[in-house]
Formats: sequence, C-alpha cells, structure tokens
Amino acid sequence: MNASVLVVEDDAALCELLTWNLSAEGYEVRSTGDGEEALLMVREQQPDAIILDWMIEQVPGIEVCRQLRKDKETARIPIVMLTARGEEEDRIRGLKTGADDYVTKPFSPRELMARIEALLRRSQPSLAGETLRIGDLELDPVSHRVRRGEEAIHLGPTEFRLLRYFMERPNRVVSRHQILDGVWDMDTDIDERTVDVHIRRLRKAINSSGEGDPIRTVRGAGYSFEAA
Amino acid sequence: MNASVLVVEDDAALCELLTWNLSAEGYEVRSTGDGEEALLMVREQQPDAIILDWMIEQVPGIEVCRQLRKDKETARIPIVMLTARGEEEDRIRGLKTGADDYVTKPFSPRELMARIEALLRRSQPSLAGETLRIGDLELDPVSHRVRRGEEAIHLGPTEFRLLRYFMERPNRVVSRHQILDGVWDMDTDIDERTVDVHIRRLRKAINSSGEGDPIRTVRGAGYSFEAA
DNA sequence: CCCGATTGTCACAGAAATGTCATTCAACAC
DNA sequence: GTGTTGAATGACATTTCTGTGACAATCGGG
Repeated sequence: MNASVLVVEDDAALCELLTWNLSAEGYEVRSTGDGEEALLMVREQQPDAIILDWMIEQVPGIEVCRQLRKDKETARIPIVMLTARGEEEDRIRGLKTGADDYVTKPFSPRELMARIEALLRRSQPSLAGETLRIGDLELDPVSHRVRRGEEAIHLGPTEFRLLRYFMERPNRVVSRHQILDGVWDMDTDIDERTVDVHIRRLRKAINSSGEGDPIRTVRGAGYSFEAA
Repeated sequence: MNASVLVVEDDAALCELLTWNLSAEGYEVRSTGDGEEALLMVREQQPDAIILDWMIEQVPGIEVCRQLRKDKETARIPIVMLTARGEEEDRIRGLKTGADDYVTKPFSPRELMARIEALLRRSQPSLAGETLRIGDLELDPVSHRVRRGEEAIHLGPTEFRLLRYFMERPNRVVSRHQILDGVWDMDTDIDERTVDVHIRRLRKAINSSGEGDPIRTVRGAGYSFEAA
C-alpha cells in the first residue's frame, strides 16, 4: 500500500510540480488550492501526510494547521508547511502551531521529497518498509511476517492490518470507530462490535504462548497497544 | 520528567550556546564533541533526542547517524543534523540516512528549539506537554492513564472524565450543575446528588495510598480541585 | 467444484460501571 | 447546645459494556 499525500497549494504551477514529483516517488497524491476544501478532504481521505502552503485562499495555512491539530481524527497527520516568507518568526509560529517541518520557497523538490520521506518514516514506519518492534513482538510489513520472541505467528489479513495499526500507535487509546477507519476500507458500514471479535482473534494469536497481553481494553473508549 | 537531549558538537562556543538554550527550555542536556563518545553516550543514556553536527572529530556525523539507526536500541531516537554545508546533496543524504531534520548553520537557536519540540511532540507525546500534571497527579488523555506518584490508578470512564474536568480547571470552584454539563452529556437529567457519589468514588481512587485529598468541598457551592 | 481459511454477525454470560436512596456525619446559624 | 441544611457514605438494583463461542456467508487456491 502506498502512502497518500495531500497537497494544499494555490499556485497551479507549483502544485503540479509537487504532484508530479510525489507521484514519481510512488505516492498517491490529491491536491487542492482552497483551505476550506482542504479541511474537508483531510477528514474524508485521511491522507498520510500533508504539504500545506502558508498563503492560500479562504483560510490561511496556519489556521488550517491549527484546525487539523484540534481534531482528534486528524491531529497526528504529519504536516509540512511551505512558504515564501522566510522570516524566523513565521517559521517558529508554524512549528509551534503543530507543523512538523517548515520549508521555505524556493526549495529543492528533492529535498522536500526527502523531508516527506523522513516524516513518514517516523509517523508510519511500516509504509517505509521498516520492521515494527515493540517488546518481543516483531512485524515485518514487507514479508508480512509476525513473530513473538522466537516463535512465528500466523495471522489472517485483517488481524495483520489490525496489529500493524496498533504497533504504529503504541500507547494510544483508539476507538472502535478509529480502528474501523484505519484497518478496514474507509467508510465501511461494519458493526463496531466486530472489532471486538477481531481483537479477540488477534489476542488469541499473539498470546498463545502464554505471554502477557499487550492489548489493553479501555472501557468506554476503545483499545490500546501497550509498549513495555 | 523532562526530556533529555544529547548535543554532539565540537565547536565549544556553539555547543555551549545550544546547551544553554536547551536548558532554558527545560531539557536535560548532555554534550560531547567526539563521535565515538557520542555513540557510547547514546547507548548508555538513551536520550530522547540528539542534535548532531555533521563535522565532528573521530567519526563523521553521518556515520554516527548510520550507526545509531542500525542498532535496535537507538534506531528510533530523533536526530537533528546540524551543518555548515548548505549543499542540497548533503541535506538529502542526511535525511536519507535517517536524520529527522536537517538545519543549516548559521541557524536561529529559537527555530532549532522549535524543531526539537516538534520532533519530540511526534516521538514522545507524553513528554510534549499533552499530559496534565498537578502536584503528584498525572493524567494522560491519550493513553487514558492516571498515576499518582509512582502508582497507577484505575478509574471508570465517568471518573476519568471527571478528573480531567477538574485538572483542566484547577483552583476553581465549580457547581454540581456545571459538572453535570461538562462531564455528562449536555442536558442530562441526572440528579445533582449523583455528582457527590462520583466525587466520592474519585476521591477513594486517587487517595487510596493515603495522600492528601486534592478535591475541596465548598459547602453550598460545589467542589474545587486544589493545585498544591 | 470442493475445501479450508477468513470474516461478519449474533446471542449470551460475566464483569464493570452507574444512578438512586436511606442513613450517617459535619458545618453553620441562632 | 440545638436544630437545620448540605455533604459523605454504604448498599443495591440496574444498565451498559466487553469477552466468547458458534455459525453462516464469502473468498481463494487447488
């Protein structure tokens, strides 16, 4: 699965340049030049990263950033701010507002690509092909293998995605709704209770050898995967 | 607990500047000018972030970076590369090697601080101020955990919301009506006396270890959560 | 086409959390 | 000191939520 990036940029030429470069790197790209629309698109599509121009129509980029950070559903999506204004004050404000990186125009497309990659590497290691390790659990997204200690573990496709979802968000309580969004196709109409069943199957699989259960049930809120 | 940062920089003046700035932000700072030593210190101290100069003695910074990334124990520590060389090629190489950010000298200390903060925000949310702390009480809304001192405390959903409500408004007397509005669904038709019961349950939970009670009853008015 | 693996739903059991009430206790006014 | 009022407490019935096993539908590979 490729990572998806949303480009929010109202300079058509620049927007196309970015889109082209990102596509070439294998990302799935969407774009818009409008702040309002950007907010809608993010909520709808849950991109894996966002490139956000400071000066766009309707809503200033920094305001978009603030809004995204305020909403739990979008708070963790990496954001790169893009701007013509090189002033230190702005850069700091952008970063303090929740942006993860801040690039000044003119910029090198290749460097921007590298920064996006670095950001994704951190926020979703599995997209970068890195093995996820938490405690004695190991998940290799490339070979689709899971091990606990020395023992290989077999998981069905859904349980695999579920475990990967958890291991990318250790120690965070996620609601059943969030899990459905992240592990199943977006806007699926599956019953939230079904998540329970898959949690149970996943637990059974990874705890078979009698180890402690890393999945914590948080009553009334959801589940969380506990890092040692 | 404050986040710790390791500064690897062989220019003594610059090193001190960084150390001073980081300390002022509340970080716990260690430093060295030597690549070999840096590797040892990282393994030993497991800092929460590293600022790494490209050109240092013994081992080039990029090599240090590579080594750190190779070792499971240190692979996930955020690294900011620091360099006098502004060439795009170098920046890209640094980022591809596993650095999370890349700052070119001369740089603004405040911007660097902001970048460090952004990195920590992503890698260790609990260190980035998401956690509510009052006295020896700690409530993390993200992991849904509550601790008093060293001891973990279990709360039911309502008590959890109630405690968070209080901790967000320390030293303020709130009426039972306000509490019902803020902690229960709006326009609930629950008896105001019920608040008493939950207060009692919350008190029991957080004071079990014999500490002082942070919740003050204000006769005829409501309750208030007292910051030490 | 057949078979095993996987998946979504359901019903039920058990556990945890919640709201209410009667009673006891503490603070305050006189 | 006494009476009044508001708050704390313990018990309890009820509701809500989660865990679990079973089952039918679906999928995919031989």
